Amino acid sequence: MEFKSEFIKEAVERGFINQYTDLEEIDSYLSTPGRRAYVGFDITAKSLHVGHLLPIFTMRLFQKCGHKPIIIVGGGTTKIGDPSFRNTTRPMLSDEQIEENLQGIKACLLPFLKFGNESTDAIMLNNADWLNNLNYLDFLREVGTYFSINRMIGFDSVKTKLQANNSLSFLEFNYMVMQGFDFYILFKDYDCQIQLGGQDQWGNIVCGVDLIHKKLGKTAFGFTNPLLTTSDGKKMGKTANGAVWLSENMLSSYDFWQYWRNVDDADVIKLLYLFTDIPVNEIKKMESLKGQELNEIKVLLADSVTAIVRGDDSLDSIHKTAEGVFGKSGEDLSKLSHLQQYCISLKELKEISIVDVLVNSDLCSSRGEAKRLIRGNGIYINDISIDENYKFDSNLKAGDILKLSCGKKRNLLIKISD
RNA sequence: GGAGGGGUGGCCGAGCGGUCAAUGGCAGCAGACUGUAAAUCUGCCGACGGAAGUCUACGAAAGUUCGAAUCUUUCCCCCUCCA
Repeated sequence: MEFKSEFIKEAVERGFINQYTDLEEIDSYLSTPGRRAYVGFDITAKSLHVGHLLPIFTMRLFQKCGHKPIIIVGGGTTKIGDPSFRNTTRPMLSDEQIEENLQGIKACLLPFLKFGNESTDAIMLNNADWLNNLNYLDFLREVGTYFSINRMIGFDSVKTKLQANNSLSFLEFNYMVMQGFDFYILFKDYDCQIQLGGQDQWGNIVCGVDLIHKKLGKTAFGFTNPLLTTSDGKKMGKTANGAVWLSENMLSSYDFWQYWRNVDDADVIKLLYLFTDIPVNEIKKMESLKGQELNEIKVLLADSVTAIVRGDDSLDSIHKTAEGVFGKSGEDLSKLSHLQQYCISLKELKEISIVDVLVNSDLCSSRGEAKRLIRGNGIYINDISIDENYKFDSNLKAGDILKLSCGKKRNLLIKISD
């Protein structure tokens, strides 16, 4: 299929689009520049994470193609909590927490979108501005009347929850009504005719499209991103240590880079399409790569994504650290600038055991864990596996640096002071 | 409002008076093999302790008992059905 709009053409090629209301109409609508689309983020944390990256990159492309992105932060809807496909109820957040999170999330979006007052500049709106002051009775009469319960309980997002015998509170059940109302406001007051969301948002998006149709007699559009899963079917962006955060305050750039360096072979090409600016035809050429060559491509992926999200200033030093950690031993430890550091005095070091150091530096969460790791040959000092009787070298002096590792990937520099 | 069924470690899920720090699965961690991947195999997987052992933990609290995740009572929460 030939597309008229630059945005839809590239979005389809790169795999940004999953479901849509009517792709041909969206395409022709977007063939005129200056159109608007919105995506909403609930603000349940101080930072967005890798799971949010797909809608963000979609909006980034949208802006590049001459359109105007609108970001809705869910100051209002977060008070309800989206129940879609979830089997646990979201925790309730206080107004203060929501405000704090809101600031963090704004900061996360700055690297991706240009905000401002020009025609294609992104704008950010908070749905609390229109949701907070709703009058219940008026709202029910003006909006509630257009929603059919019969239909709502038929949505997959709701059905899944009901079938799993999880309780769905009336509060949560209203979420899709609120989101539908958002779209209605955006359509009516901001000339925004398109809503984008994750795959799990389809039901909520459709609610808005329906509401606009019923209340205004006009057609709105919606489309979703695919659900981003790793090749083994898990949601992307979760690691043992929690989500992969976009904010540097929550996850260091080195760890962020490592996340991409370590993705599955099977995911590399897909991720290049989604999260880099590398042209489609160049990525196509890489599709046939295998083995070691594909492994090298992960560096390209990690570099590209990190440069966009975190800036490219630190890439050099990240590379040095990574080469130092994963290359041959005997490297200059001072080059490993991205490793976490643990300072300890010479005197103290001689008094305490390696187990204490492991626990005090947070490399291990308990003494038991530290001991088990040592027994299992999982602890190294300067790349040499140690045993239970390990004593720090008595020749150590102030200013020396030791590399302490749990396995190959968790590393720490011990800096010895006077 | 009534009747019934449940709440067990990050998740799922056994156990239904002592042998239970609690079978099993998933997830996780480490080792081997590799390519900082995957798959596979091995070990670990509440805290403290060198160990013996001690403490904390089966929704919450009280109780019965030499002894409770297991029995009793009250409370909280969830689910199903009926009105």
